[in-house]
Amino acid sequence: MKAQKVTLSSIASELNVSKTLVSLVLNGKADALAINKDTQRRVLEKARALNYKPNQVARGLRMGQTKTLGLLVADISNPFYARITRTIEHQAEAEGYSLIVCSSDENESRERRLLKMLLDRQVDGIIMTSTMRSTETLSQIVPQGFPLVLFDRNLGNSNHHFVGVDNVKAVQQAIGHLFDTGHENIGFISLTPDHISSLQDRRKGYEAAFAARNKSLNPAHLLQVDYMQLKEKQYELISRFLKEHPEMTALFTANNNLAVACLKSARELGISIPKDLSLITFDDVELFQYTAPALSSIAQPLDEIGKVAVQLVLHQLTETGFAPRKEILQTTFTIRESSCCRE
Amino acid sequence: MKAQKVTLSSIASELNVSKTLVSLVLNGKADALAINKDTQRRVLEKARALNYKPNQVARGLRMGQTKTLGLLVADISNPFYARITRTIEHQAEAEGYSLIVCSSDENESRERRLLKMLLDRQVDGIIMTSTMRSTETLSQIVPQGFPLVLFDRNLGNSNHHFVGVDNVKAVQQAIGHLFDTGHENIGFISLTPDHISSLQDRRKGYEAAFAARNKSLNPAHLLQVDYMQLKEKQYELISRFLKEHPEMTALFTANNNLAVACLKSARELGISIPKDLSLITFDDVELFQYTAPALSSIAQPLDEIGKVAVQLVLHQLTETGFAPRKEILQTTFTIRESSCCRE
DNA sequence: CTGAAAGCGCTAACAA
DNA sequence: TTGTTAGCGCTTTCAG
Repeated sequence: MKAQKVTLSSIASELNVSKTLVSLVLNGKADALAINKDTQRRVLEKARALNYKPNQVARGLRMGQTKTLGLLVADISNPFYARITRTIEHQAEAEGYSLIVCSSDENESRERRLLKMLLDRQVDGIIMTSTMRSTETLSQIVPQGFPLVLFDRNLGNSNHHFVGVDNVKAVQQAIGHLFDTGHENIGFISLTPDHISSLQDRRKGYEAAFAARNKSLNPAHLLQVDYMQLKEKQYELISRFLKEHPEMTALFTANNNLAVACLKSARELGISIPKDLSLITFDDVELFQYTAPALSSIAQPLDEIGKVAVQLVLHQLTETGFAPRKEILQTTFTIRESSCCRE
Repeated sequence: MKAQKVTLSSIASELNVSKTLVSLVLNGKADALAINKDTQRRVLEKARALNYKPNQVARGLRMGQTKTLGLLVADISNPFYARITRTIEHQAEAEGYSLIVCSSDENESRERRLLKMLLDRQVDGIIMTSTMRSTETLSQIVPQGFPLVLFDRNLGNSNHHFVGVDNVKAVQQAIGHLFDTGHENIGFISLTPDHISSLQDRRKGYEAAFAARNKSLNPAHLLQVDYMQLKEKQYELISRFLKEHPEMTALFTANNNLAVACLKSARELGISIPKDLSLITFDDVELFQYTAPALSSIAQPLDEIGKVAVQLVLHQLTETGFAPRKEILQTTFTIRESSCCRE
């Protein structure tokens, strides 16, 4: 089946030298040890001739590091995560690391299982968006001191490294903009599980915007749909919400998927955006520039998040006991066609 | 740093039994060997008490299989691949496999490097979209008989397993539709590298549609932009193309990114779609339903492609010398607002 | 300058 | 019913 395995020993025996020597040469430690140039050449040549490929599993076992990182996101098919994954993958690859990617589906028990799997596979570090309630649950699974970086959402009083954005501020600004343009009845659609910090913070931003203007918020204008519900069901809930609240003149959605669902609902209900309803969403997706109407949105710095995340894990690999850092990056608020002044 | 390692030996020595015994019990082979129920319980309890986690790297080395698959795509951030990745990941996970994901960026030397990396890491199988010219190049890297599945695009007279769609037929049908609705000057935008089979086939479909109606095709209506060019550059080329060919009344784009670029160009040039120009694209993306205008498109069965791909690799793992299979799945052509009758 | 030997953590013959 | 032993392929002291 697989071609003859060529190992260090094959090379060594063909050359009548020891595995040690071969290993040393192949790992570039030969010069430091002043090994015969000629011997070196012979080893190198033979290795090439036999098309030797070091077995990274064996190496990983021996060295206690696999040069692999785990990336655990809510859903790899969500453009937000897909885009970040790309950056992370490239950064990691540049540093000699591979990525094992998995999606939790916002399901805590699935997340637990995947996390354990990553650990069992001896990944050197993990970058993740956790759907857990508390840092304790996480700590039960991930050993103290294990290189870990959370992104997008943090855990309550977490002592882990984190990279994300200031959700409260970003949303508050956007809602503020809606107030400034004459809106009062501003709705908010978010997702459950609702203990997810980024989602909570977005809601807080919504509330804060009301508080800042001494406006009182109508709880009926707040809708939460479940992440795991079927798209149709989500869409149905949103449609009902829109139908039942014609007094809303503006709406904020907490992520890209919800914005798409709203677009769909509004279209089918004959609600015109932004004429009848202004819409602003968290997350930007390239196509939001081209939807009808183009969507006003809050964009996160995806590349930067990815880069910082990798940087933070790798840093932990070398520097031990490096104090947990929280990197809060800037969002960009872009006004497009979907939001405008109340007439 | 990391908590005390607990290994098979730790358990064995604490219990004064052998590693073998522990291994057997923990792997559920105890009953088959009629091992004392009580001993089993003791082992299981101790393992749980010490929070034992089998080291999958060691296991992988010993067993000669890592329970890991490699997934190599052109660009994980492209919704087409992101969506398929999700399915593949879920299928793989259900079968006990993890996924190492990487993007080739349509760069052959990068692809080679990543492929070697995957092999060095001893993945049990690989699912990939290859950007290579020939099956020979691939065979130089991937050992004969190694479990491999190509998807999306095939290689010339490849003897590998493959899953994809009938690109020629799908495009021919779409272009045929344009003819049927009165269009004659139909443009086609594709990407380089142009040896990629799916892209070639899409072009063939375009040509075949002309041939089928005895129409002659204007070579000036064919544009290729380079995959690796910056988005701005691509966009600039497309804009020039649109400007220079006002006689075109319809356009077909070979993938989702190109469609978005066209949308942008047309918008900025004041070309109205579909009034001035009908647009149909290969690949469907959820948001294409909501763009202005909603895009007519050819959708591939993403879930099915992913499922079949996993099935085909795993099959090779068990069944040896299982004849290369080509699975050709059905596309779905959806007419939306972006294409209509020539006035 | 080079080699022998140990061992990473696990599984699987083969013994007992 | 359980233990001994060998070894997956590699790196790394420690000797020579």
